[in-house]
Amino acid sequence: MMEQQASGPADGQVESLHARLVAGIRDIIVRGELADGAKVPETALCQRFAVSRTPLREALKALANEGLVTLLPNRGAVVAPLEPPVLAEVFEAKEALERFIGLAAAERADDADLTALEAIHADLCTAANAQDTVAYTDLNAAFHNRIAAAARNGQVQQIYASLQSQVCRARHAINHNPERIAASLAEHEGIMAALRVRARFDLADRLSQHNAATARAILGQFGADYTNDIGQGTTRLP
Amino acid sequence: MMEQQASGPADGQVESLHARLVAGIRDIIVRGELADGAKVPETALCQRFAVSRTPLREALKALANEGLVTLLPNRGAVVAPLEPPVLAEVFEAKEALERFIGLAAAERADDADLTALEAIHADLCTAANAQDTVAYTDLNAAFHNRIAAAARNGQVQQIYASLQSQVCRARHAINHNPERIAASLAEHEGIMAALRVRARFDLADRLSQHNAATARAILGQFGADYTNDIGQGTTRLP
DNA sequence: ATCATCGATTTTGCGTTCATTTTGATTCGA
DNA sequence: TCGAATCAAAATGAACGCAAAATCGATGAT
Repeated sequence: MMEQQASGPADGQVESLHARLVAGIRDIIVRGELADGAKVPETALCQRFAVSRTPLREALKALANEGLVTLLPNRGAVVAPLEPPVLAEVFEAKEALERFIGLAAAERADDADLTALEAIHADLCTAANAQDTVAYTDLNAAFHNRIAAAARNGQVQQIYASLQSQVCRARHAINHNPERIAASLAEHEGIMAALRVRARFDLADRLSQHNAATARAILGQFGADYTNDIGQGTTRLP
Repeated sequence: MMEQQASGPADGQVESLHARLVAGIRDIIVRGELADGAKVPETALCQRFAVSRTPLREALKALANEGLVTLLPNRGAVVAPLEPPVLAEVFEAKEALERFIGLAAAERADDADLTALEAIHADLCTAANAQDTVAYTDLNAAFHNRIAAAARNGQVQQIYASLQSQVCRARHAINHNPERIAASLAEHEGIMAALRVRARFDLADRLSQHNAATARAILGQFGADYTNDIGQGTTRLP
């Protein structure tokens, strides 16, 4: 299992019950164990995590703020339905950030980032060859979250991870197209190449286009399409 | 008092206690009633809102996820310290979104958006002339949040509002420079002009530059500076 | 046969209580 | 006098319990 969000307490102290619950429930939802739109079963989760309803409900409020669950007054919490229009919004928002992340990461990434990314990228290829779609999805998220971390902006990193978890959720719910996976890996190669030589505009463009391609592939599986009429095109200094 | 965040339940139903608490406490923090870094007094807030600790604590967890408060294990919640480095990150993140918002709002804004914005802009000028800095700050947030809403992307709108509330918090804590206010109003004029004729690239650039200018002004008050070395420059289609 | 109505059961929201930890004052020793 | 140790008081985190609301099933009417 992997750390979906890198927003835990900075120090490596024992994570609080609250943090454990938030991470645990998030994982359940992102992995698709709780169906889209399903009611979140408080009692069952209480037993599963061996806690009372109070901390569990507190965790649900936090996840609601994160967009993973929706609170219905007097009707509890449901797994936020991930409808194509919303997913399209997620991709649009992510695209706006990808551009910044590319520009910033190219400038700010250090050797540790590069090394970690090379490792994740290698694992990603392995998972793709093994057709391990679950590992592929998680590693893919880790890859992009690591690039986001390299942009050295905690706000962006947190927002990006939150959006990424929605994409992750969609990925876990669809059938993966081998051709798209191959193309995606190729795009990752290009991203790594741009990052290695710190070509910031190139990296920004590649991340942005990769996001758009991913959006088209995933939304296509949902029978929708991603026509980003906002297309920011390429970015250059004047 | 104004609606800081437009994330409430879509229907105009009676807002739940939870929503009321989240909005109320957010307001208290944004307005600076609770000092930066101060411990959040649970008992006092319980009396103030006439609720028990359970729903209040749930609200605090949600606000923690929003970045307004920090949860210290076994030590309760404190108002998240708004240090210049973090504020700089907020402005950077906001700049990434401003660009998208400008491109999208120019395409998607409808007459209602335009009308509302003209009204807010007029009120803003009035507040500026009256040197009512509190109204000015709130109206300024409303102005930018409305533009964000015109981008027709709920995800972006919510994220933007969250970042904006941090800026709002900083604004309430500083002395306003009359010259900067005048310059800011002039920039707003330019933004409105670009929006009226739906000049998307122009609008994106103006919003981005306005954000940077605001960042410099506010961070300057904190004795820091905003050197956005990531500068995205102007954006054009290839 | 379908739909509305009523009542039992479940679920939700929130107040209350309890154990644990932290905080602050006080005492004791160097 | 200063600092460490000690203990009372407060606050935090989590469990529990209760009232209100919603859900589900059965019954009856059309």
